Amino acid sequence: MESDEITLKLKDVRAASGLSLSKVADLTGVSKAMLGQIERGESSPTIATLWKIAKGFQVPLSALIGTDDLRKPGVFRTVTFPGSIQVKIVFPFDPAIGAETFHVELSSNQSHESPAHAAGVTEEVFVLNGPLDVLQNGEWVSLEAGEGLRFPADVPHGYRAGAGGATFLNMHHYMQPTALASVG
Amino acid sequence: MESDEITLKLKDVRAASGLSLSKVADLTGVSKAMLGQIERGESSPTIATLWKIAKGFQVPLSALIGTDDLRKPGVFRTVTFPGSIQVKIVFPFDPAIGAETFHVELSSNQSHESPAHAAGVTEEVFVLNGPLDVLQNGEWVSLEAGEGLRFPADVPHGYRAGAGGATFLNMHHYMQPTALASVG
DNA sequence: ATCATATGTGCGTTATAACGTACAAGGCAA
DNA sequence: TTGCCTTGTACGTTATAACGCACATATGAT
Repeated sequence: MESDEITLKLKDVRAASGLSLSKVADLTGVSKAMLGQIERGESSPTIATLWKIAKGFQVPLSALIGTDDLRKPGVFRTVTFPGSIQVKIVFPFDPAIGAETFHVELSSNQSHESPAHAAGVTEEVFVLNGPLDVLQNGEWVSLEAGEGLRFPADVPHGYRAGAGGATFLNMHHYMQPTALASVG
Repeated sequence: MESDEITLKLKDVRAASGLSLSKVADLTGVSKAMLGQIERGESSPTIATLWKIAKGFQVPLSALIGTDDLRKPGVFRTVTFPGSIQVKIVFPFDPAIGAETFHVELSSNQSHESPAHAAGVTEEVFVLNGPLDVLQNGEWVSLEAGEGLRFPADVPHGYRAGAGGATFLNMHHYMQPTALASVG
């Protein structure tokens, strides 16, 4: 059976927590025997059990599951764009994961408007130095440093810095047009 | 036990694909009886079974699991392992773009090792406060604040902070949900 | 040293996930 | 209508997930 291509990260998570099997058993309601078997791959838990564990640890379920089967190289580059605003490429576009990340710096009171991108593009903004105002759907949202915002980018949007300027990361996620359109 | 607030989205995914239970059974290697039971909540599948289904559909495993507590834009949810690393969710996993972002904080000289995730996950690290050492394939790479590293996460890797601690963003990219259209 | 507590693993039983087959309902063709 | 194929569900059996308990080692205290 190739079902062993799943790697559950329970062992890692528990190691990070420093808790014993008994503690985790008490915390999650899953017997420590089962927890041990899961950790050493002798048992494939049901999602109900996994869910109990995730709830006990208060981690998202995805934190326990090692997923998927695609592999990618990837080297970090930095390129500086000349222009009105300063944009650096942090992570170049990779078609396999459909994502790219920019590092954007706005000087004092500078703003930058973007027309709507193609449908299926999701943008994420993580503010490094704020505050930063983000225009989304005709509405300005103010973000402090350390805050993030995710929004569909197929509507006009823009960014505006305060008096102290602003720096933020800007991730673009390109969705495959075929997939899962009707889900959610 | 109401610990089952999990909603499996298999029904939605299959509806989106337009495939019958028999076709899916043939495609995934899971009996259509079981698939039916899973869809109407009469059975809690093991992750091995869920994995077969995910592979058959070629969607990330998380696309089949509705955890509901996701999707809050711009919200930080803090997950702290006692005495260990501090992890905040910046952008929760979104099946449509197959990505999630964490905010990780390491205290002074603290390190965190991760065994290999399953293949298919690409990790990106963007250092907010450095320096940060990243272990990738037995090799420590030192990153300063503002630097980034992208690497496949299916090899053992880890993070190590210096004396001043470290803070970084950690993005996980899962494979694109490509293939629903091509199964038909 | 001995006792005590806590670690993780092995064993036997029960609950249930997963299977294959059989079945009833809904098209579609001739 | 009568086949014939497809849909999804119900039944009976097997495989195994999950349980509680007991065991062997380990760490700590007296």
